[in-house]
Amino acid sequence: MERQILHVDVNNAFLSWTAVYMLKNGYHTDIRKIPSIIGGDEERRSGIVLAKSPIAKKFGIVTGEPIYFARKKCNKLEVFPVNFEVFNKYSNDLFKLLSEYTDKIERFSIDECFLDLTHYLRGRKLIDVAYEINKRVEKELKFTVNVGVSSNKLLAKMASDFEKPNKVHTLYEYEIEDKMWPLPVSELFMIGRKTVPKLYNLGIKTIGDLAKLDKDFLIKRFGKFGIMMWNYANGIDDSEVEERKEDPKSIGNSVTLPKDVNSIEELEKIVLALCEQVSFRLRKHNLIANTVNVQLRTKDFKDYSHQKQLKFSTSSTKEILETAKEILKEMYKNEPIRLVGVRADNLEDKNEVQLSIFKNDEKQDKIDSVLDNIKTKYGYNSITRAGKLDVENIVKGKEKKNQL
DNA sequence: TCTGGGGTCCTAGGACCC
DNA sequence: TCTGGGGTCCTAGGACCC
Repeated sequence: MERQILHVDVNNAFLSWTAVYMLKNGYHTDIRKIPSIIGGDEERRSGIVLAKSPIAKKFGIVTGEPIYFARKKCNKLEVFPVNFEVFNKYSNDLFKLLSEYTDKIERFSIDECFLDLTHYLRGRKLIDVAYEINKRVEKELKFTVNVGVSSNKLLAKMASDFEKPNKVHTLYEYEIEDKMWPLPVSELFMIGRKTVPKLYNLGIKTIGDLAKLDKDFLIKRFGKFGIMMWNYANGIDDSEVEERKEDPKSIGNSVTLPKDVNSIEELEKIVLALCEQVSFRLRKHNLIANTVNVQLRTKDFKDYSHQKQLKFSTSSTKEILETAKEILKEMYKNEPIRLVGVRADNLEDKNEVQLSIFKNDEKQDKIDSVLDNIKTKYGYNSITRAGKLDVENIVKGKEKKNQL
C-alpha cells in the first residue's frame, strides 16, 4: 500500500519568525520585505548568516557565510540577532497545528516536520490536506511553509524544496524523471560540498546522471554511502516517520571564544562551564554517559578531538569534568585555541541501568540534584561554581540556543 | 572585522583475543 | 625458517544535516 507522506518546511524560518515577532511587538517594517538577515554575534566571532530574506538572497548572500562578506554584497543590509526562545515558540505552534492531522508526525528539526497520513486521511485526498495546511499556517500563524507531497520521506522533502515560498509541490514516483532528475546533483539530500566534486569528476552533474549509474560501481567507490546516494537519486526511501525521536545519542556543548586562548588554566575554566552544561542536560534527560569527548579548534581552523571511556557511566558534573580535564591535558599542544567543546557519548537511560554500589555516589548525586532544581527554577545562570564566574560571559545564554 | 552550534552516522586503523 | 585470520572494541577524523 502506498504511503501518504507530507514534508512541511518553514520558509526562511529564523527570519520569518523574527519578522512575525517584531510586527506583533509594534515594529512597523516587515523584515521579510527588505534586504535583511539573521546573524550571529560578530564581536564574539560567531558572525555568520543563519537566515536571509529573499531580497538579501538576490544580492548573492548565502546562509553560512560571514556577515562581513554579506555586508560587502549589500550595504543596506539589516542584521538581526537570533532569539531561540521565540523560535522554539513558533516551532511549537506549528507542531501543534500539524498534530491535528495525524499522530504519526516527526519533528525533523526546529523548522521541519514529516507527517504520515496513510491511516489518517478519512477519505480526503493528500493534496487537499497539503493545501489546507499551507493556507492555515499562513492565516493562523502569520508565517509561510512549503509542503512536499509524496509516498516517502525523501521524495516529500525534495518536493518541499522546489519553488519557494508558500507553495505546495508533489513529487510522486512517476514525476521523478521530469521533476528531480534534471536538478544538479548537489540538490540531492545528503550530497554535500565534499561529494559534489567527486561526482563531478566522474561526469555526474545531475541527479539523473547519478540515478542511471551502475549501483555496483557506486558501492565499490563509496561503500554504504554509494548505496544511499543511488537509492535517493532513484527516489527510494523506506524509512518510517518516527512519531517520537528516541533519546539523544550524544549531548554536547561547544563555544567559539571571543579571542584565541593559549593557556591551559583558561581552557580548563571553559571546560568547566561546558561540563556543567552537558551534565545538567544529561540529568534533565535522565541519561548517563559512558564516554567523554573534548574537541579543540585551532586558530587556523584545524579540528581535533580526543575521547575517553569512563569506568562507570555517569551524569555527575564532577566526574565528567575530571575526565574532560584529563583529556584536555593530554591533547593540548600549547597553541592558540579558537573553539572548545565537550561532548557526552554512549548514553544510557539511568533507570534502565542497574547501578552498582560503587559507582552510585549518592552524595554527589544529591549536590547535583539540588543545583539542578535551582537552575530549573531560576534560570541556568542563577548558580555557578566558583571557577566558572569569569567565563560566564563566554557561555552566557548558550543554554537557550539548544534546538529542541 | 572571516568562517556557529546542535547533532548523526560511517570508516580506517590499532589493540587485543582466540 | 617467516610470521594466520576472524572478530570485537576503541579511537580519531570526517562526511552530512538544519
